[in-house]
Amino acid sequence: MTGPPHDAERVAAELAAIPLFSALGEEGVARAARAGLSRHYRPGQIIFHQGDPGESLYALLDGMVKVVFSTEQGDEIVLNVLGRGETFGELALLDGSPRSASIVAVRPAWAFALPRARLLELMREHPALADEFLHLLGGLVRRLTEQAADLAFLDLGGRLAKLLLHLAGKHGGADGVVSLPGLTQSDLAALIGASRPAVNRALQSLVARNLIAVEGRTITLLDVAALRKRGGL
Amino acid sequence: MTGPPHDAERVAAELAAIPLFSALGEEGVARAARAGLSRHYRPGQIIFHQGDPGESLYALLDGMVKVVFSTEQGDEIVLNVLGRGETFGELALLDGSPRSASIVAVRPAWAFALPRARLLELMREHPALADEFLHLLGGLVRRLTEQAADLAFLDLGGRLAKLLLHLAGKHGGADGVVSLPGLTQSDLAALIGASRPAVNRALQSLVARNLIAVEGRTITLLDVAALRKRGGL
DNA sequence: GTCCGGATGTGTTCCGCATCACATTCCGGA
DNA sequence: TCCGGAATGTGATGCGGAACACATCCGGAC
Repeated sequence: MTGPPHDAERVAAELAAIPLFSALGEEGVARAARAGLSRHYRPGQIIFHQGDPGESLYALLDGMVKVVFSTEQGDEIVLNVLGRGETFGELALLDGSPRSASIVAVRPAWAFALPRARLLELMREHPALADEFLHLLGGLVRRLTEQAADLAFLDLGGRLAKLLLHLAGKHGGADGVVSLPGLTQSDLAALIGASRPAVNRALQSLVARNLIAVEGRTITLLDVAALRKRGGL
Repeated sequence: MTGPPHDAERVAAELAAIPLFSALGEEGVARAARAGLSRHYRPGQIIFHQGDPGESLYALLDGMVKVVFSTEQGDEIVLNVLGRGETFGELALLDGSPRSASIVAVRPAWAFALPRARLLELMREHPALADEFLHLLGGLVRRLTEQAADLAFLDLGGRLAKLLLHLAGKHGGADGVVSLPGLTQSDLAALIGASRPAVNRALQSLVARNLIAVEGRTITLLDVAALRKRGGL
């Protein structure tokens, strides 16, 4: 699983496209790539578990993963879905505390892990990296705040509309086509804090009003303006 | 409003009791106190507005404030209630982005504002301060995550029970007495994303089962174990 | 092709809580 | 002291969505 030496170059090529690491410059990116390890994961595999000790920051070089928060009772909420170029496990760097969520691959994934100590070294030498990291955290806090507000104020249909717009922006094509292999309706339900049957019905309702089209796991946004309105934007 | 020079000593005395600043040592705390300004606010006054440019980190030296997030439609959710020794406005330091929430005094408050540039200077000289700040952010992210999960999984009664336990821990006496002048039932409702009448009825229900006692705005927790169970702990 | 397990589509029932509409009590200011 | 506005307590109604229960459907293993 651990990447052989020549992998470092391929890792560096991917890291260079990620804002957080590109701040390091060409030389720094190469050093970062050598300072960590990359692994491949199959769909359904768990990259790390909620509660595990957290000692690394991860960057998703390719594929897709979901961020899952579970309660002791076994209920699950999906906090986010990450694609190529996004990072996770940031909290490990803030304090040494255990992972607050699990990361599960939803399709074949290639992830790069950089140990806390290595990252801190890099930050000392490249203040721009620290800056980028703080930006990252700012975005994280804002997103979580918005998510809480959405749960409080929007109904299921509104949250679903907003979710589809977000997914289209992050993982979709230019024409509103969102292809989501590996993401089931159960996942969508867990993303907006709803039951799976309710999500199904909400999707049907959007289809009936010609706001979206669904075929298999590909969703096409037909009326972005109406969806934005439905989502309170 | 701006503190006259001799105030810096009183500010320093308060800052020394705050983990974030105590990391600076006696000398550093004194410098920090001189680098910012403190002001007093009356109940209902707004310390800063959501959407304002954010250029300072605040420390609440005394009193109590609420963190309010508003939608364009005018709906409000109270993200947190802060007491003496807590900080707010952290996001201003991460990026230069506008305030993501408003801060409103719920009782007479004394707050200290430290400009971003000053704080960054201090951080450069005192790495321990940066460490503490990252801890702070970690706690913030964790709390927001939990809040989202609670909205998704707990019913109104559960969220209320959990809220009361939290408030008792932060602002209450040792014996489970939580005195909350300035905090109305509407505020409690906005803290858990519920309507005001529903909160009233939920409180009555807890009283009827002898889990709490209410007199005016003082709530006494009578059966902490049962409350914890009700809140899913 | 044949199975089988998981994902998807629907119907039915029921309950929590938002919403509206008041009565009542509390409190600060003139 | 009285007054007025805000904060509380309660009732009645309606609806969204959870929970449960199935009937397909689809895709991969063999």
